[in-house]
Amino acid sequence: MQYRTHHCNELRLADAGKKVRLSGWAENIREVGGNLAFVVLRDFYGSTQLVAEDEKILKTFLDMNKETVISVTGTVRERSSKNPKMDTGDIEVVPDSVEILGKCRYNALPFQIQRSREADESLRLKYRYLDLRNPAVKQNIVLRCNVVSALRQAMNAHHFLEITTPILTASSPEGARDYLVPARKHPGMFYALPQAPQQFKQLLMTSGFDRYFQIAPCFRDEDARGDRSPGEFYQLDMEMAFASQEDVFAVLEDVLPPIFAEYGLYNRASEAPFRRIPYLEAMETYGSDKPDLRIDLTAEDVTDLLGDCGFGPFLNQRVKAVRVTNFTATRKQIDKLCADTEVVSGNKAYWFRLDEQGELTGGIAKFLQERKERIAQTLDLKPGTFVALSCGSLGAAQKTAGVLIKKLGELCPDHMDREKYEFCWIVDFPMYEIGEESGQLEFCHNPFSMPNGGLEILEKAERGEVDPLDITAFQYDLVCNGVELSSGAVRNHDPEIMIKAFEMVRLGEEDVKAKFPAMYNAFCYGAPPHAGIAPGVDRMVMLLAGEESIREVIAFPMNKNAQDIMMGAPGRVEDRQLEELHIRIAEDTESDKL
RNA sequence: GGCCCGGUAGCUCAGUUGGUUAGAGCGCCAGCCUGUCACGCUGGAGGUCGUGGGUUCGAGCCCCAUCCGGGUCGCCA
Repeated sequence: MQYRTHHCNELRLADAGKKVRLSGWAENIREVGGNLAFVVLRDFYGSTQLVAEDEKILKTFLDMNKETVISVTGTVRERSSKNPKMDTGDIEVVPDSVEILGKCRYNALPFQIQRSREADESLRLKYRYLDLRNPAVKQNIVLRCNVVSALRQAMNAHHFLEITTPILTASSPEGARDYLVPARKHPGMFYALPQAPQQFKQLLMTSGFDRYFQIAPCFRDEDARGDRSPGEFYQLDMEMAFASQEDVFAVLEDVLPPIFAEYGLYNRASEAPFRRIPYLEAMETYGSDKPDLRIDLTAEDVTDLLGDCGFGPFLNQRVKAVRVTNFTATRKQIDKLCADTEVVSGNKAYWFRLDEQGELTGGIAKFLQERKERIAQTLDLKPGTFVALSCGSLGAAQKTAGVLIKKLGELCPDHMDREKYEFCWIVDFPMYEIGEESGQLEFCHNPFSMPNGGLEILEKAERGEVDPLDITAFQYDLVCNGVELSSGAVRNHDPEIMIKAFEMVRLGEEDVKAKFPAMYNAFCYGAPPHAGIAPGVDRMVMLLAGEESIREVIAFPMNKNAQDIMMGAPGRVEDRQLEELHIRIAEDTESDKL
């Protein structure tokens, strides 16, 4: 049997008179009196109106609940009152038979399908299969498919091979918390789900593959955020042999902008080359290592100008200022700006402004009157300019200024050209830092990035000719509209340099071997220089869809606590399963109380 | 783990200084309605105000504890 001759977004005026069969969900049932009722039939593609005039058909329609799946055969007819809002609004189908294919047994749904986005998120996730019936929700998943498909095509066009890597692999001591999987055949031992295919892709380079990519699932047992799903996420993982930082940049600068412009909310995207901003400059100028370059505001250091002005919090602190010309926000909005900034950054924000009469007013203005001329001149203040201020240690003052810039961008349309995708590369990350807890030199980020200067710079640092804190790595982030899309690096493929890099942080060859045996051994057999990156697929789709929450672009997301309420994961398992895995649950385990 | 916000009808929310019987919109049910399309009109059902304790003559509202959800910091090489 054929369930349908057309889908629900197919019939047009030209089809009038045709005998058709349609199948779908009864989205709405409207009885308008007499022997007349309308049903909106919805499927994946759209919706079509059915009209019941016949008493038997009418009764079938009125007896069924909304969201029941039906199939109708009938005749296409031009509507006497057309609906320009519907693609199929010129026609309707007059059924001569109705078959119920999947009854909806409940007359009251947990939420109304068309308005599911307004419902509480836990409820939406519990009934995600209903939530996804909402075209507005489904649309993001379709977008995701299109974007992934476009990424694949572009990568293939650049001669990258898609190679899948293991999901059950070895635990990695570095980085995030691992998800562990007990090994039945090896009591007491565990697999780990990969945090990223990092080592495998580097091994592929060592194997002689030239260009690799993969839409790779990654697993990290870390807490969620609005833009970070708990547990699992996908990356466009890629790696290139005989490649420099610029080679990697060139690929993504070619691949991403057309896809962003085509599938995004906005049709403008940065052209190659993207701006490159050294990490330290980004922190100093934008107060962030993921600046939103759509905002034309920057932070400047005003410690010399304001540090000793008599305002208590500034004393002996770094002070940063963000100037906003043509500022028109209300006092209430300013208070909210400062309050929001404090919530996000953990530090207070201050302000003053030069009003239209040329007076310093508001906020901390009374501490500044004595040096008014100097301030106005140094900051080149014009009437109507607002100055937001942050203070604290260098890092705190920068970070708070960064939050102010982003909030001020949202507040002042004059200073933010919102409708475009503005990419930049953050480059020259420090290789080492002084650890907050240890007080000693530690890797800042990825221990496998190539230091800028190679073996030579490390040896100089060893001899005390260079401050290790001044060594940068060939490590880079891709940032778009204030969202960190990706980290990547030129890898350290030389065992000698690798050992030297580890020795800087009081580790040695044995530690490298112990932690990353396969990669270290492989590199000892001749490895090509290689570099790569891995943009987050979920985050890209989120940007393209204009969504604030990453859960809106994932078909079946978990909640903030890494639970799938719909499936009941994580859940208990049978004792027999635990026995097979040689696992015993400690008696005082919290979940035992449930 | 810290901090912030929230939890009131199936859903989204309002609920004033602590004061009579806790409201609205949507949804649901019944009746009416011959061109609706977020159909309309009339009526109705529906509540452990997250949970436990306390203050009070009296608690949705105040206090303490606790659970749950979201955001954020930590964390995420």
